[in-house]
Amino acid sequence: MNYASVLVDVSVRQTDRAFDYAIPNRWEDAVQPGMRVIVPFGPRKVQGIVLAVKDHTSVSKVKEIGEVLDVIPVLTEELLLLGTYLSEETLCFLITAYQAMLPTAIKAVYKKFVRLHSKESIDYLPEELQAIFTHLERREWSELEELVSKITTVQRAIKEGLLEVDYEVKNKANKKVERVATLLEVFDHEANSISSPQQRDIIEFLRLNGQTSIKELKERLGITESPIKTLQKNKVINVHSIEVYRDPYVNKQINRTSPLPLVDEQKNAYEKIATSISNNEHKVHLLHGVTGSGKTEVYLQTIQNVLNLNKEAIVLVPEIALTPQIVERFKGRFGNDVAVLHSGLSIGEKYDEWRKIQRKEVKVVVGARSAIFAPFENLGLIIIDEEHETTYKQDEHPRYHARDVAIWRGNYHSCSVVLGSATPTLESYARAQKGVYELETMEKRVNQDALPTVEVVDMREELHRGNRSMFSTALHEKIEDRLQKKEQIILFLNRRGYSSFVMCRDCGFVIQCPHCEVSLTYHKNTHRLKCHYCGYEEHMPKVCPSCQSDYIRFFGTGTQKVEEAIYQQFPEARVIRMDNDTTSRKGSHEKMLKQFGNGEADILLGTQMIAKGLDFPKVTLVGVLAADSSLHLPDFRASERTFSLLTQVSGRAGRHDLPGEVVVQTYTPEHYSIELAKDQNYLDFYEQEMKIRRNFHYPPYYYLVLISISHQDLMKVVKVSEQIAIYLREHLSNKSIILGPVSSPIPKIKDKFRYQCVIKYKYEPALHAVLTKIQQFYQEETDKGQLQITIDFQPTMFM
DNA sequence: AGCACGCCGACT
DNA sequence: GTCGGCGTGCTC
Repeated sequence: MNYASVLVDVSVRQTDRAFDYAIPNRWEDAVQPGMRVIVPFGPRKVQGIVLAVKDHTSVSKVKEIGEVLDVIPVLTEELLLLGTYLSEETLCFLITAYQAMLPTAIKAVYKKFVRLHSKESIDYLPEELQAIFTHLERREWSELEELVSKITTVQRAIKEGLLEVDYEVKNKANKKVERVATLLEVFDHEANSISSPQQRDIIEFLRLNGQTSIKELKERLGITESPIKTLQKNKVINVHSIEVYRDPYVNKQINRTSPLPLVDEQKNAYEKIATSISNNEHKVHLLHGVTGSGKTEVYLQTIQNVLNLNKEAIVLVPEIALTPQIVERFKGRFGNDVAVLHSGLSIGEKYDEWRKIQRKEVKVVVGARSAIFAPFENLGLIIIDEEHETTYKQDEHPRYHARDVAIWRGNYHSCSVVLGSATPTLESYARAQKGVYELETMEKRVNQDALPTVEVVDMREELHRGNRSMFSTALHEKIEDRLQKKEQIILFLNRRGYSSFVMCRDCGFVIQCPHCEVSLTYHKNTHRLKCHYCGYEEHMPKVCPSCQSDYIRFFGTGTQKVEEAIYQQFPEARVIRMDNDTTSRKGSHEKMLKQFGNGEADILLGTQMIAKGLDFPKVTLVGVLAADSSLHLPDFRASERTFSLLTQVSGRAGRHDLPGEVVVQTYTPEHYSIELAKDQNYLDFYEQEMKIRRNFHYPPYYYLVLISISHQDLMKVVKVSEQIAIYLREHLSNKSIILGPVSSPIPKIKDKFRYQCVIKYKYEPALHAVLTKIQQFYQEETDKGQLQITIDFQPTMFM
């Protein structure tokens, strides 16, 4: 095995294939598929992944591998295979698929350096460069670009051989190391022969506690590094570096829990899954359980079952639901067998959690979408909680859905996949009804709690009665009641499409982003207008830019505005507001929830992020301020989202001994997704929505592909979009439906016009080939960066 | 993606 | 005659 096929870390079509390299003798047996290597690639060095090793090559001029970065492959055989599946299914480059599986920490960072060829060459350099290279013989390229008036002088010096270029490939983050001291055995009993009291303390401490970090020694004994150095010099102790994990949960006391008794429905579901597990079957179980039906306990016991068989489990939880509460439930049951992966961790912390998985030090992973790639090799179970959540679909390349990956891996390992939700996607429920998935239903709440009563308030009537505030009379009264009883309240504002835009009351002019054609959002604290798509900002104008009227005001409701209204109408209430503004700092999310849980506030006000997984015993009232704000999005899933959101939010109330109440404010109370969410009537909603989906040829009756085309020139976009639509109509079967081209719901982002085509199909074997053709046809133009064509299979967003 | 090579117009 | 602009094509 003298050669390796290497996939280089350059994500463009032309390098989307393996390149052969010779393996130097010293690494002949060390290089294995799935390892990272550094290879010379053209004039530079790049990171690559070994796809295969072989004893021959058809390439005549092979170069040698420069460096082997791993001892254990970072990608298992399974993940290497999964990558090819992903790249074929989502039409992405193979390297992009692999990158999605690896922690950011081991992503390569490239640096280019210029250094003096030899000491003498400095005399021949132009004066400007002499000054630069006198003090430092090696400079980073980017640094030089700023120091030098013209970069060509550097390039010339390189050509003349006075300067040389070299490249560095590094990781984004490294293993964290710590220096530790150990007592050398010979001196274990000779402590008395040492006169220095500090040194004797150190020896005594090490004898009692064994290997200790230098940092801890200094803290505990109140000493400096000097006596440690002396002991080291005298060969009494040994100091060396060991790898340590950055453990974000290290200082947290988590109490261990034991399995809770299961009620009938839970037991039923548990046993059905257990049967699949003991039979080593690859089955997909759809666990349809109302909020509060105890799905998590079923997960926990099922995982225990899998651990008893010495296998591993992956649990996916949506990012916003990955709260400390949830993490603690898993850590409480499985202790140090759990690794947690979510976006709140630093790059280094994520890497450490990932290493625990790779080194088989944990058996359970709880994490967001990308945790589906956890490098377990003996998988026994994959759970996807809140299966309906759209965050499981990645909205950049590779555009995969974690559910599809889960099913692929489940099939590979011949293990079960559990999809859990109170409001499953229609796709999943339809599959369960067809018998493709196994359906387990849990209709009752665990502790026999009734579902909260839901009152739907018609805001149009409120307006007719002269109530112009954002709280209906009913909600206002109930808030006062809870405040008085010292019970807690959650107010939920579905913010998207409901942000505060600025409009002129005289002429109706709405201020929009000059680059994106969306309304700008007013931010009160900075008194500025901001675009939520590209970040463009401007000052709030004093007069209308269109008619110069000074009756220009902001409209709509943001959480800030609601907060103010609360302070006005309920001055005594203590409010915690959670939205992107207040939770952007690391750990603040957690802190706020903790405060609320401790009863330090009466009202928790927030956006989507408070809808999930939270469980506060003292919350007895949940208010949904504008239920229909998500109903009018240009998206065929708007009803499903609204139903699901309302159901989730309602589930937050009265999960314990106090009865819960929900008030839903809406301008369209007659809409079926609001009416049916009131009774948490999923089945009727499913039937009703399925009819619509069938009539309009939407999923689950049809599959979808969204093709988005964007370019700065409107004419170009229109022309390309039309060409694509024509090509599709010519080359796909006439049973498929091609929509468009039409302008996207957001017609312009960052000065680029956006058009889209949608393909609806049931069976289209040539689809991937046809789409690849389209990609290749426009490749030249897309490579140059002006034209952009993205292809999204089973899209979740139509923006 | 980077980088070299190469072919044209604009200057010393 | 050379410098430097960018289009073209390759990287084991």
